[in-house]
Amino acid sequence: MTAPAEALKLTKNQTLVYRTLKSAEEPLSAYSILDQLRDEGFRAPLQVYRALEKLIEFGLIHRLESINSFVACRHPDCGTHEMAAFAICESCNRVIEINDAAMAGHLASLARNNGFSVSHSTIELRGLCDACRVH
Amino acid sequence: MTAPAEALKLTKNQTLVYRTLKSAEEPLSAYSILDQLRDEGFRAPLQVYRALEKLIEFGLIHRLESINSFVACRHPDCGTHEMAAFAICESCNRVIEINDAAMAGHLASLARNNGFSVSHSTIELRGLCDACRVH
DNA sequence: GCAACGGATGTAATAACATAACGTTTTGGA
DNA sequence: TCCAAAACGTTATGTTATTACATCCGTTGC
Repeated sequence: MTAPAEALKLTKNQTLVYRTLKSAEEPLSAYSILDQLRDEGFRAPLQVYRALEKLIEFGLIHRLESINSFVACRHPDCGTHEMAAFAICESCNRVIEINDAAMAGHLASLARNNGFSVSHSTIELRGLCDACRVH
Repeated sequence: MTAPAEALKLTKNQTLVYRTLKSAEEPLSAYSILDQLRDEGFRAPLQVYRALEKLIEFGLIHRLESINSFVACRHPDCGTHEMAAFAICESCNRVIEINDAAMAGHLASLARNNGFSVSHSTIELRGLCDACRVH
């Protein structure tokens, strides 16, 4: 499921969507990806959503639930995507991806203590990055 | 902003929406709240969304971003809503609200170390509660 | 080669979630 | 009482996501 991007054979649509996300400065919504890919022949949301679904499955991108958008993973081959945290700057919209094993462990055991077994986590922080806080 | 429910004077619409959420077993979407309140005179989504917005502001309810739904807060007067975590059972849809200061601190300092100042966090775990895992 | 199958695709329609814009009513001080 | 702020009602619209159905295309087994 998780693998280096080069090792996977992506389809045409998957490649186009992935490339779009990788070259973006900020997270993109499905519809803004669609708009960017009109010239490549995309006509319908489903073309985007289907590609997004696969890319998430491959561990190449993440969905940011709190802003209904998607970003390329910064460490697509690191394997530990299940508890990644994302800091989303409300000023510049850029995202910092944080992978911290200690936090993941803490959160997982917290869940366990509450009688819960986690299969997937959403950790998203909203606020300001340093660059934007200064200005 | 955060206060015991009784200390706040909620408007009619806010009261109706809050009561609906408090008596629900699981998180509700805005539109399902709307449906439940048709008999009370609700006609439009905005009536619900406006009430929800205020109730969140008052710290009486939480929004669950990963499922576009809302739940009544289990500890409305505890004050520390900014870093609550939610475990959402994918089988029974029930939610466990977890308020853990250590985790909040850990996550906040993690963000700080990454040059980020957090104003609001979304922490949502998907998986199975004990009751559902057994069956 | 070619039938059969599964995965990927194309397209249209629609469902689900959320807000803009406008005017009116209510409420709570000065 | 008067004013301003907040809440409300209504319509329309914007945004995000999925259902349903037909087609295409590469792989596998014969």
